[in-house]
Amino acid sequence: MIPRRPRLGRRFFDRPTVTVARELLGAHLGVGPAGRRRWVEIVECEAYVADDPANHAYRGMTRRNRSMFGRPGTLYIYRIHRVVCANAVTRPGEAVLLRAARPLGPMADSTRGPGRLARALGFRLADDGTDMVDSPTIVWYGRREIPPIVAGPRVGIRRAADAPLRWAIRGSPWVSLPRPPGVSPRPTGA
DNA sequence: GAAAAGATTACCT
DNA sequence: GGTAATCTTTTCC
Repeated sequence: MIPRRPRLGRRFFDRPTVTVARELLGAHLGVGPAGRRRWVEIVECEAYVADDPANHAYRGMTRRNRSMFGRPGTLYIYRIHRVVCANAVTRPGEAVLLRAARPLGPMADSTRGPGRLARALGFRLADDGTDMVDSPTIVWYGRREIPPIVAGPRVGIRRAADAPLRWAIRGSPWVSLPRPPGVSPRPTGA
């Protein structure tokens, strides 16, 4: 008997960021009005934690990162070059960057990479600060099974570049580049 | 007020 | 492999 996917609430996000990041692998995210909602399964994410020089909130609250200090489950959207990226806020000043996902249903757009994923889901900078726990247009459902995961260093950062705070579902072809060990398109084993 | 720096991506050789 | 695009926020006069 297949267990039902639990709707993710405040208590899910109000936990250590590393725990939330790992447990979001395999979770389902739906964005958009009911009926036209786009669904994905998260396959890769990164944690940005306290005392982390790569964290946008490392130097405290600013105009850009103010939503990182919102309630657990707040959506933090930021712009980088010409794209936006999406994060789930956990505890004040910490968040999980959504890096890649497997499209579910009729999703034409690419969901590999944080910029493409955010765009495919229709996220805009104006969505920054949305409370995803109580939103009519953003819905999270937890995973039913624990997927095999691999860890690696985060992508595209200069500071704290070695911290293994990136996780992905092992073997998933939807993981972004550069691929961490164990998620090659043709898995070497097990 | 000016300058630099990106949690990226697309396109080049 | 490398670099340009592109624009907001942050940081530094």
